[in-house]
Amino acid sequence: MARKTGSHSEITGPRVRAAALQLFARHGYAAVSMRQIAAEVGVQAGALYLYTPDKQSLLFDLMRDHLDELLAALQSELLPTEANPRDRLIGFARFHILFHLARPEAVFIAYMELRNLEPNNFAAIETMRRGYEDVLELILRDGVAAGVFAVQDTKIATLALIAMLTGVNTWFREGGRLGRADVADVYADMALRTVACKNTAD
Amino acid sequence: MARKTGSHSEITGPRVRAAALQLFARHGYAAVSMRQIAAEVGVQAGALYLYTPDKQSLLFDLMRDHLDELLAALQSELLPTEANPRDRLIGFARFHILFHLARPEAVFIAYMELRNLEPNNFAAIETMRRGYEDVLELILRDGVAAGVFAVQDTKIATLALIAMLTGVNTWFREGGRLGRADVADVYADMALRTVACKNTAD
DNA sequence: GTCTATAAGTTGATAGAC
DNA sequence: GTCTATCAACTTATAGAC
Repeated sequence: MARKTGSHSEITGPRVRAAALQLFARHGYAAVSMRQIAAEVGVQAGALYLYTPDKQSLLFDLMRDHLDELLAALQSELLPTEANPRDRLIGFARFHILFHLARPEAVFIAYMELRNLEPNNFAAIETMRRGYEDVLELILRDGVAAGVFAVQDTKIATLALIAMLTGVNTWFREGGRLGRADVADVYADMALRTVACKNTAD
Repeated sequence: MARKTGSHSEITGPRVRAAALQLFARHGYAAVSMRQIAAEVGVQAGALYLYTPDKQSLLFDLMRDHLDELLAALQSELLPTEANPRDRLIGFARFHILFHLARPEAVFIAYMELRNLEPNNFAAIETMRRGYEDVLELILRDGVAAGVFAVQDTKIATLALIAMLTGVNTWFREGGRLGRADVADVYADMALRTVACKNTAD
């Protein structure tokens, strides 16, 4: 309560990013102007440049923060590599669904706006994304080695599973027939079927 | 050979659409200007309006033509409903992969630019997309009824399979380890596993 | 910390010459 | 059928007042 001036530096910064997140997700990076973001925040366009050096950095920071959170959350919730591959895959699938359903705007942007990143920023984001994929691929490799998964190509299966799981965000809406946990279970089951040996007990 | 003037109405129209397809796919609808399209075609910006009433129609026509082709090709290549659901699903998956790999730009646009369609245009495209999904869902329903598929929710499984299959376009590049037909087979196998009963013979 | 004013350039679309 | 010229509105980003 020390300050009573018109300054709001600690609050306006996050609001700028929140407004950009919403607007980029809804209309696309290229279609959103800095003036629209400013209007959403309730300031004039020029004031935005106190919080971001430019529009590109706003996009990059949203993507990088999203992937930072994704990788950190994955590390904290993943089963240890000693666990059996089926349980690790089920855990990964549930985690992926619940994490992605919780932040649809950031997921949408991280997907759709890759082509609007400058080359250096694109490379940084791709490296992080690749790290996420590698975690799933290791689960599949371990499962194949243990004889519980039957996969022709672990790289393709990794990308196929991630595409399948991420697809949930295109249709899920709160208040539907199934809750988030139900949907996570349905997808985890499908993911397991996609790669598991048919003669493995359920 | 009747005309030797500078007019090229029969050739310029298709070239405008081809240029828009390439540029929209690469940079996004909102990020591409009519002047860029004109430059790609080799005419001035004003000349484009002989071939499209506006930029929005250019986008909508690309999407509608793509989905028209998709639905027509599906009808002509699909197995009859009398065939067994496993073969029908394998056929659908192979068709989807090969059709989508053959026209990555149109697929990308039909996906990523939905939010840039005006409401009426969006509704028209969604209806067509829904028609495509319904074909797959019928296969799954028939398979469940016949006892060869085990699916908790045919609508979710339909969307999950389509997301998985379409994901091939994010990574496939010509000249890699596997050819298109190989990739189609790998995905068809994964699609079948995703929904097939475990106790069904291979 | 935010505003107003402004720079310098781009946008979609149209009118009229050729 | 295509061009040039043009319009009004918009863009990102900055400078300087308060």
